[in-house]
Amino acid sequence: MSATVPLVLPELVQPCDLCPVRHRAVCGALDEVQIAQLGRIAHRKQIPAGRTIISDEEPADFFANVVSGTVKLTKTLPDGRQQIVGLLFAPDFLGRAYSKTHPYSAEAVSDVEICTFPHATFERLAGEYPGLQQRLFQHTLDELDAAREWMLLLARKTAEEKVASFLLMLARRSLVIGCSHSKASDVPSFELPLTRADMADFLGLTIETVSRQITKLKTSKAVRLVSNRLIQVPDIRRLAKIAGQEEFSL
Amino acid sequence: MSATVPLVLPELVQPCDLCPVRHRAVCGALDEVQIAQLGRIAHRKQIPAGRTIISDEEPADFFANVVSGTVKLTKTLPDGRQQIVGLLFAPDFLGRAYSKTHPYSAEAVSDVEICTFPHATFERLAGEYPGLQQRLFQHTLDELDAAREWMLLLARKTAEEKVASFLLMLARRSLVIGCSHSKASDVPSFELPLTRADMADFLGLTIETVSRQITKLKTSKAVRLVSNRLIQVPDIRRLAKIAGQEEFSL
DNA sequence: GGCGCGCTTTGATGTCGATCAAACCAGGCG
DNA sequence: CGCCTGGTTTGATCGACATCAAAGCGCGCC
Repeated sequence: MSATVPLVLPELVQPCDLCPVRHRAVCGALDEVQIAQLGRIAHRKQIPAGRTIISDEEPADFFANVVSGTVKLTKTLPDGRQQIVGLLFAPDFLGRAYSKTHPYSAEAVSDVEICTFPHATFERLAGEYPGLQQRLFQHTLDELDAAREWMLLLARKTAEEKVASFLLMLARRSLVIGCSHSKASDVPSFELPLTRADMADFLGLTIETVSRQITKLKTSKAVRLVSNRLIQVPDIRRLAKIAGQEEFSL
Repeated sequence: MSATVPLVLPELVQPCDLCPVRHRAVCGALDEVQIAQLGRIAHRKQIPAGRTIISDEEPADFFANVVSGTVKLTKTLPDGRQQIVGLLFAPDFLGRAYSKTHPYSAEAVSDVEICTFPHATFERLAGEYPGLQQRLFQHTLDELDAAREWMLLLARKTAEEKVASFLLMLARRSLVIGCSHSKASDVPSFELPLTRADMADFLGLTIETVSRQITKLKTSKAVRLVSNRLIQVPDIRRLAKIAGQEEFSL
């Protein structure tokens, strides 16, 4: 990794120009001068899998962009029942504007790299550059749409439809961002970012049910399992149908 | 009502000064000059109960504030299974910024009064007055928090906890906004804004289960039913406990 | 008043997914 | 190599909620 870095002092390394999410993250709203300002207060961090990044109802003094890896947002009932209420991939934004406390906790699902900024400085920048705030706003609107889509899934879909919907979501993602499989003839395939336990937490099911539904999809040839974690989707339309959405687009 | 209105032409009646949600709605971010500008393009509408205000995946050319009544946001699967993904009361905001299409449909649950603005003009104003955009942003963040709270409910709570959570939400609302019952000694009471069918759609249950759980709460004295629609909550802490949230605050 | 319609309640039965339990499998390590 | 551990699969049973069915209730309207 560090082989690409020229001869500079280590602390000054990784200017935003080299950032893999420079233009896709909220930073995309900033020009060269502004990004330099932000870069001065930004701080890259490596988070090992399983580590809690922001804890429930506890003040978090920073915002962050996800640079690589997967983060889960979870809510937990007092008696321990848990639900994943959001998944963050690069270049998603992590943090809650206009509130010191976070209403849910964020945990690294895989090894994760994030780019953090102090809360106050970032909000000042957002105040000065409306484009930045607008970008954040749009990201929040997307999260809201996703959350409501998931409400429909959690409340009304069968276990099979839930699992199929989740795999479909990942297959779509891999088509949009995955360069390696973008050829039309290619079978979209992807790595599962979650364990069965996390999938269950996301879909409102148990581990056992998730496992059973995956084998069911496998035996019905709707998906192929190269390995436990590597999935191929030979016919994405069929998967979409099983997931409960008649029409398939992108 | 119209007795309070001075002698002016009917079309010019109801300037924002007289608006019951003038300061609580997103308009609260605007000063006298700005609100006058907005008032010139605003248009009050009466919507009868049951009418669809904005339809799924169909372009909506306006935003609106809910002035009175209740609006439900619903998502529907191709085969007709339905889920309410949000409830709007006065002074909530209706509409999707930065997108011509609405990802869900909005329907009047009761007779509703809304104050509409053309899409384009409102967005221009939001661009000029960052305060307005920020207010919208905060409203969206609140909706996101509510949606995620509801994801936890839909996925992990029992039928009894779901119904109790819904009644608790309304009881809280009545304490915060309801002037008539704000005395500490008073028993919080409120009118159910939804039919059993809508409650079922909101909680991810069936009508029958909602009904059964309400009678269960009634016989266990957690709530009292003055009528089918009028609810009293003698012990809000107990209701909170049944709803699955150990600690009760507010 | 009495009829009809929409909403709600109550009852009987069925089923999907949870729960309990145990075997399986892959990879890391002594 | 064999053991151990964490994740996964598979099987048997159970229970909460859905489904199907019918009765009850309130209210407007003739």
